Formats: sequence, structure tokens, C-alpha cells
Amino acid sequence: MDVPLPHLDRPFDYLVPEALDAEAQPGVRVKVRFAGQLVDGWLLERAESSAHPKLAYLEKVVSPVPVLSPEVARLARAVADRYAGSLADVLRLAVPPRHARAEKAVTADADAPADPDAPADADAPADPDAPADADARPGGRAEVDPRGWRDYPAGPALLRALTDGRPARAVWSALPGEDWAGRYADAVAATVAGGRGAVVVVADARDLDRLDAALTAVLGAGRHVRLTAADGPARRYRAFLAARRGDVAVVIGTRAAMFAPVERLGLVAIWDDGDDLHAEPRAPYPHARDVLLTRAQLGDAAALVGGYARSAEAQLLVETSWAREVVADRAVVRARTPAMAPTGDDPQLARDPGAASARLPSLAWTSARDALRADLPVLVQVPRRGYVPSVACADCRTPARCPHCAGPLALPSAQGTPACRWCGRVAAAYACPECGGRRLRASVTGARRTAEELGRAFPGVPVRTSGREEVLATVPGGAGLVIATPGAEPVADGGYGAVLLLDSWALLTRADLRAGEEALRRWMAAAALARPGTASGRVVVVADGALAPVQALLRWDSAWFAARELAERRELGFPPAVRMASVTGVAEAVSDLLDGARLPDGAEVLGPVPADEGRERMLVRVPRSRAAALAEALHAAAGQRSARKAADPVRLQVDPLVLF
DNA sequence: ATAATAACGAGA
DNA sequence: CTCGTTATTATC
Repeated sequence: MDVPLPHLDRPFDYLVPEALDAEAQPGVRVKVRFAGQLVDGWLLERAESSAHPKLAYLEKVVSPVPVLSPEVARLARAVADRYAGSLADVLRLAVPPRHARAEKAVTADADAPADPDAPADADAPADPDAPADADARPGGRAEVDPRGWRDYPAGPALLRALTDGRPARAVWSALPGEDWAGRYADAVAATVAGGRGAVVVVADARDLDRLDAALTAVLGAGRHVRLTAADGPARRYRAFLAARRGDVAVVIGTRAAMFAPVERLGLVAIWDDGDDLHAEPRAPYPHARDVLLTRAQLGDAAALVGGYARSAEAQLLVETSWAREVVADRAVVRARTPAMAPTGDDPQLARDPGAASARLPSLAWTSARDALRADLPVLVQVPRRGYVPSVACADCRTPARCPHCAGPLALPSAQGTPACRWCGRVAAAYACPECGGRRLRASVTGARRTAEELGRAFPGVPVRTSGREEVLATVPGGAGLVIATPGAEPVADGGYGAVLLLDSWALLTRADLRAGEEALRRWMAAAALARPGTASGRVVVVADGALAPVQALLRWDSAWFAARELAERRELGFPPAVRMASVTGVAEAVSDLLDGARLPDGAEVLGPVPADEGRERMLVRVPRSRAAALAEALHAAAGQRSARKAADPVRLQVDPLVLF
């Protein structure tokens, strides 16, 4: 039943009229009369009998296409249970809205007997060079080139397992400069060679384009579809149908693809699982990593969780032996890692006048200058506005620094006393060293401003920016400056001669449990684009080299950092070491729900903390062993409330991304 | 939303 | 104890 009310989150029985008998197959959309009105629903299964005494008839079969596959139906139920949500909510995410025209096109395509193997995506050009279909069909024996994975001792074995159809589970730490899309294409090809299908999820459109190109290169055109909300309803539905009908065995996409129906699923993969775009913002807020891993577990499929940086969640998979790590030997890591150096934020000390005018630390400035002289591009990563801003003199705009350690000052509130973000000392009687001003204002130098300043510091060098408004996918290999916000760094032809990570404290000091992990993830993503090896690329991070995330970057060892991070979360009792759920709403509603919930033994209730719009938020924490019981209890309590039509809505989130 | 069902209270 | 009215609850 396509109603989100938690107390109606169960199947209902209906009679099937004679006329609909043929079309009424499991997985089709239907309309039924429910409580006097017509509602949408899903036909989950046909049964001979019902315990219910008086049944109504099915009103209508919306479309005879069984869009909900049994595998996805089972997955959706499991995801709803994990996230204390309703099946209907998950199915809304799992099956894209019907697009009648697209459905007609795909169905007609298939009914044309002349060309039954035509790719369903009519926009994909026919490729005469594509490998013969027989090569990669079920039972085919296409050879997969394992050479791309040879830098990782466990890599070739992983590919063999995929081809043999064994449910291998891997947490992969990519080397700097790695062509991750190529490696994912290898893994998909290995799976397809074994006669099974794959689902790959990436965070954004740029990563998707890259993976798309890599897959086309390895598999040929028309062997996979992309499934992403950004492609529009018609294309999305067409891709969905192509997968559902088994026209293609491989689906790639953004998180919209995590539920993609694939026959004989052999591999689920996610790239850069730490990116918060993988978290679905609609109820019940499932995370692509979790959905895919649940899928692997339920369907005996292999799982690949990869990134330059490792998330605490991925570390947990390794430490619980759910997955094996696929990493390069330290010697290989050392050989591939570009030269990295931390530097203090000391523009005043720079002797070069150019560095001072660009407000760059001298090491950053000389690294950029050297790369440009060698006719190589330079990447400058600057945090986006909106992060906890820095503080500058309100009169002359000189950044306010701690008189003791030169760390950045921050204002805890508009009227508060400035304090150092590094050493924590309060700078009560702050006076600007430049002009003596005593008033401070919050500021982060944005990408545009940085671009202007760098352009002046390096006259005659082309400057490009990549950020929110316009994201560049690639830049040419010659001398040039590229200013990018985190996540928008273009790939440079041949790699960058220098990568400068500026204003790093803005990333590190975010009031977020994951600040360190997130900073490392973004730095590694940028550093990975430098020319590999100590001889060519140079990465300069403007941060205290003693900080753990900086150490992890310098050594290219995010596994070490993730283990540390996970140990700390165990100590503090934070996810993923424990299961946490948040209950958000107006105060009475939150306490009403929690009062009615039969929480499992050992559940800890924390809060309340104020949330936006006058609502408040409570957190419930249980050991991971009680996770299922917690979700069930909260869902049941929400059901009681909706059954008695409680007015104020309450939002349930299991493992919410943002905890504070 | 609406129909069934339970609960309740007044009058026989 | 029955009938008529009102609150409650399930909704095939």
C-alpha cells in the first residue's frame, strides 16, 4: 500500500478479478480501494487463500510491467526495517516514478522481433566495435585484464573471485593517481565475464561520467546503463526498465541507482563512500553504502567499497572481518605518493613579494611557482564558504591569529570572545597587529577572491575556477592555475605539478563528528590528482603537521586514521561503533513517541538538543547487537502515534549523518 | 475519509 | 436491560 503511515506498514489481501488475472503478477503497480478511496499499491505476491474474512477486489493494474523485482522487494523490506521506516517510503526511492512514454518505447523495442538484443537506451549510439555479445553473456568466457589491480596484492584474487561468482567483500584503498574508474570497470568486467550483473554507485555526476567512460572502454557501448535522477524522469525510467528487463547486466549511477534491479547480481560497488551525497535525504534516509552491503548480504553478491580515503564505517567492515582490505604494500605507497609537506600559515614571513600579495605561505608559493615554470598545472583547493568561517580584522581584513601559536581565531558566537581553534586559548584583548583594530568579523576567502589574488601573484598564467556554479571535469596539462572547492577538483591531463590545500583549518574545525575524516577525504581526493611519485608532483597542506589527519595525508595512510577514528568512536559511543537513532520534532511529540516506545534493554536516551524551527532532538543509543530491536521499537512507536492520528510529525533517523 | 465497533448513559 | 448516541479504531 503506497501510504507512508507506519501503522499501515504491512501487506493487505485483495481478490483478483478474472479480467485482471493475467496481468496481476507480483511486482506490478496496482490501484485498490482502501478505506473508501483509491490508493496506489504494489502487488507483492499471489496467494490461494486469506485469513481475512471479507476481501475487496483489486481495482486496477496500473501497468503489466512487474517493475518491482522479488530481490528488490526483499531488499526494500530489509532497508525499511533497518531504518525504522515504512516499505512504501523505501519503494518510492527504489522504483522511479512511472513514465508511460518511456515504458511504451522500451516495450515496443523488445517486441520488435528483428533486433531483440538492441540496447534499450536508444540514445546510446550503436557501436560496431563493441565486443561480440557472446563474449560476456552468461556462460561466456571473456578474459579480464588483471594488470590494473596488480599494485594491490589481493587485487587479482578479487577479480578471480568476481569471475568465479564468489561473494568476495573488499575495502579498497586506492593509490594516489589511481584510475579508480578503470579499476571499477575491471571489477565489473570480471563480474560480467562470470555471467553475473553489477551495480555501482558514485557520489556525483562527474564521477559518474568518469565511470561511464571507463566502462564503455572496457565493456563496449550499450552494455550498461546509467541511472541518475539528474538525467530526468524519462531517461531514468528507461534505464530502470532496461535493467529490470535484463537488457543490460550493469547499472551505474548516483544513489538513485542503489536499488537498481539487476538479474543475477554478482557485485555491488561504491566509490568514495565517505561522501555525504551517498546519504539519501528522503525518509527513511538510507545510506547507499548500507543499502548496497545489505544487498550483497541478502543476495550472495560480492561487495567493493573503495576510495582514496577510508571511512570509519569501511574500517568497521575490515575490523569485524566482514570484508577484506585491498591495499598496496607500503613500499608501493611510498613510491607512488607525491612529495607532501605541511606548512604553517605564514604569509607575513614569505620573502617573495608575490607570496605576500597572494597571502600564501612561502612553501606553497614556491611550489606553485616551480610547477608553473615546469609548464605544469597547479591545483589550489579552498574550502567553500559556509564552513565555520575564519575571523579577520573588521578594519583591514587581516586574518586574526592566535598571539600564542598563530592558529586561526574563531568567534563562538556573534558577541563571544575569540578563541584559538588550534590551542584553545582565549584571546580576550585581541588587537590587530597590522592596524591595531579591535573589532573582528567572520570571513572565509572564497574561491573567486583566491583566484584573483593568485592571478595577480602569477601574472600571465591562465586561472580557472571549479566550484558550485561551474564544475570542471578536466583541465589541460600545461601551466595554469586551477582554483577548486573540495569535491570539484578537475582531473589534469598528466597530473598536477603542485597541489595546494589552503585554509585547511576551516575543514578541520567544523563542528562535526566527522570533521577529521572529512578533511582527510577531501585532501586525499585532491592530492590523488598530483603527478604521482616523489619526483614530480608536490602537495602542500597548510596545516599543523602534528595533527592526525595531516599525518595520515603525508603518509597516505587513511587506514591508520580510520582505525584511530573508529577506536575513538568506540570510546565515545558514537556510530558506527554503536547504533544511534535521532527523534526530531516538537518537544511534546518527541517525548510522546519515546514514552510509547518499548526500547531494547541497554538503550540510552540522550538530549534533548534544540533543532531548527523550534523543534528538538533526542538521540537513542544502543549497542550494535540491539540495532534491529531499536529500529523496530521506534517504528512501532511511530505506528501507535500515526494510528491515533497524532498531529505533530516526528522524524526518525537511524545513524543520522549529522549528530550535533 | 468512513464504516465498524466499542463504550456509555438514559429511560423502561 | 435495551436503545440511541458518541468515542474509538481499523481500514483487505
